[in-house]
Amino acid sequence: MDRPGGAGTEGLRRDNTAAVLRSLRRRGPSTRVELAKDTGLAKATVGVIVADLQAAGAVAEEGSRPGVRGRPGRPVALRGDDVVALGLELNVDYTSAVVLDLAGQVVLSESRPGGGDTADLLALARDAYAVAVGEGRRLVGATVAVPALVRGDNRTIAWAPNLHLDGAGLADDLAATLADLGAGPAPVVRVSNDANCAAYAESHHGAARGAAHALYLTGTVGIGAGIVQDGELVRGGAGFAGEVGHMPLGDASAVCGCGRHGCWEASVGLHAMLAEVQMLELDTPLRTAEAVAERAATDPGVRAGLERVGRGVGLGIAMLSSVLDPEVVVLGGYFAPLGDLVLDPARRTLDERLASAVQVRPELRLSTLGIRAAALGAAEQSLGPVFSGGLDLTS
Amino acid sequence: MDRPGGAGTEGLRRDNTAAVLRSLRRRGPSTRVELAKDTGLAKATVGVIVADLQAAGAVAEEGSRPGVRGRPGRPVALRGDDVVALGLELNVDYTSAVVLDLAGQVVLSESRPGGGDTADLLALARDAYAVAVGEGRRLVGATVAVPALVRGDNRTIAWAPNLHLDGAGLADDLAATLADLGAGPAPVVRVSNDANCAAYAESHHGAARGAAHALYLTGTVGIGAGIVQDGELVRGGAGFAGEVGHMPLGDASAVCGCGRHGCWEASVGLHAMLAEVQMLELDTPLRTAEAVAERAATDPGVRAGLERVGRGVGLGIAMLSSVLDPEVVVLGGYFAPLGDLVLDPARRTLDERLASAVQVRPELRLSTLGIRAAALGAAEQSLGPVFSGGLDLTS
DNA sequence: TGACATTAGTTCGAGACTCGTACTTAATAG
DNA sequence: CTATTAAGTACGAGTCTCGAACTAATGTCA
Repeated sequence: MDRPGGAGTEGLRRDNTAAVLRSLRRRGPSTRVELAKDTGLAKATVGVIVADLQAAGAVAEEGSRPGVRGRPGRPVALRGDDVVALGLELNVDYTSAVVLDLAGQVVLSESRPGGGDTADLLALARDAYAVAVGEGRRLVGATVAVPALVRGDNRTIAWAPNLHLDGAGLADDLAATLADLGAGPAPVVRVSNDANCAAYAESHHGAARGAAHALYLTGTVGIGAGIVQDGELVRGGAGFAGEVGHMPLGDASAVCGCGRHGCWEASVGLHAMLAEVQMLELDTPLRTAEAVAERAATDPGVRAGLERVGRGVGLGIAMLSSVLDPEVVVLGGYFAPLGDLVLDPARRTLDERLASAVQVRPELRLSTLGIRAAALGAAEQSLGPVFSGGLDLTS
Repeated sequence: MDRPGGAGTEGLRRDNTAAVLRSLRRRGPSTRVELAKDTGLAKATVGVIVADLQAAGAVAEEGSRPGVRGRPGRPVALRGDDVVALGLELNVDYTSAVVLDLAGQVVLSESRPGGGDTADLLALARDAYAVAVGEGRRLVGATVAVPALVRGDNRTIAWAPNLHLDGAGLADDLAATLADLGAGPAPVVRVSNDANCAAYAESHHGAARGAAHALYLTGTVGIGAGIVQDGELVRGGAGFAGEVGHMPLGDASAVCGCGRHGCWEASVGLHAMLAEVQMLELDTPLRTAEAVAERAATDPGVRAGLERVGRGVGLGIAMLSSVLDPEVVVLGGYFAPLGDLVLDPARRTLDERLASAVQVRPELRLSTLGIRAAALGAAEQSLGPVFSGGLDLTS
């Protein structure tokens, strides 16, 4: 029980097939010779693997690219028509679904207000399946992003402070729902932390694309982080990694909802921000932040308040950078609508607080995926095994 | 250039051989059937692999264990007589060498005072080679631990604030020295950060053995951390992960050597600790801490000072735990001689500051490896490829 | 004491895979 | 129209894993 790849020669084939798929995802359409060079496999081997993938509907040939001497190569590309993955998000005030195909295209993206209910989530899953999976396609996996602490089994929930959830049943319920719908092989169902999912999405599709070491921060009432190191999520011993909202960091006078003093989110969480700008909360964090941004255009007092919040954000990022040294930090949640109003002071504080003159400041960017980040990352996670050799499309 | 294992069937054999070696390391002497069960390979395959390893001198049969029905199994064990790795540490005030054999035994461990000089290090390497490697043995790799920022190539140094080093040459010089000595295949030479090496050692041999998620803290004049997640070191985008000394955390009045205020090491570094207990620095941090510990037995003022330092330590660990969620935190450097004088207040502070009621406090332990931790971890890192399939002993 | 049950390890042939070489195919250059 | 160049395929050799059958070594029980 040691090697994930599988021991025998067919395990070897799975790994090599996955390598070809990864190469196609990273470099786009490629000829067999290009694939052979990129993967290190022999031309002949790539030929066989591509033929298998073609038969499975995972790749297709494109029109050839002429113009050079010699026989023109026939590029092969990932094909999204047959294989998809489903990502869901169950949050406090909304529910989302994203269907992602093998080629990385978003086939469906839907959010519904009023969340927190498992039945709503399953209904959304059924609808998404009907629209975007249906007959011809194969659903390889589904992942539910939840604002909760998920155990190492990737199925059960250890702690969900804001959600009333029967921690054990969610994955099983979804698996049963999907099994009713589909005829083919049962998809792999998993549960995952929402900040981790969003971080994964940003590092694959969004603002941190291409960065192997990224940090995602989401700001709502609380502050959460998702950590990507070497392309993989850092989860910690019990899944608590990234619970940065209660870092003892802010000024000691600020009282946090947890009862302690000086927590980071007591200085930069949504409520602290609203107190700084002396405005009231609207129905969702995003809409609230949009209203604040609008007011900031005319009100210098609001801008000054956001400046103070931004400095607090920068201080926390300095802290996290000292520990993790990310290349990119992506800010999501309520930070996104505020943009440079918060980012600029954060950058300045960060520059003052870098660990050394040699360390480069991580790039601070705004989330580009918005509310569907978590669901998208969940779908991407479900697609993961296809590219890592955990799932064989050709069998 | 994608799959590290190697593509062909001999790469598969390398992976399976490594799996057998890992199983032997983890579970100790095992019969072929036990190995087959543990690795998932077929009995026949394990038989072939063990025969190859035996021929290479990597494993040997032990006396059989009778007493049960049926033919008694013949346990096979890792054999240290033929394969060793060298770990070196080049520090400011000392130089160390450790030779570790394949069975995990320390064959040689030596420290010499007065460090910082490359020539001294090479001389120590030569001596260690002569004593512990010599004729019959094969040196598979050597790693130098340095208090410096090491680039992603694992050979060159990007920044060494306390050391005068020609950053590029160290690895090459050592490789040349070893090539002169040995006849066999040239060992792989690498350079690595000292805190990372120590963390690796503690998680394999020391106080954090068995923990997949561990954090190592070393306290001297500065504070450094080594982070182990899922058994692997976290290095960050540019190798700066774990540079926690300048986390903006302490009270803002404390001025740090870096010129800023509020750095963690300005509150809990060696000099801050000495100021708290009103004592003077001796020749090395360890000896200084021993003197302080001795004085604490009789002087309540010293105990009170250490109490304050311990609270600062606990606060920083609370911070790091929020981000990384380690199972075990190991304290090394000057903290080790002080023991519970620092650990007890740190534990109390940590209990007060945990992110939630659900999160379990990471275990705080003292380093058991002392000054040779870094060199030992360096040796262990050099042995790594043997167990990960990166190096084939049988060819 | 000796046949039997039980477990460990080996032998052997089948099947799967990768690889290098030689060959075929399809385009451009002159 | 021919030479050249490069992509893709066919094929045989080599390596590997696997399951089944077989041999080996020990305890059990009559």
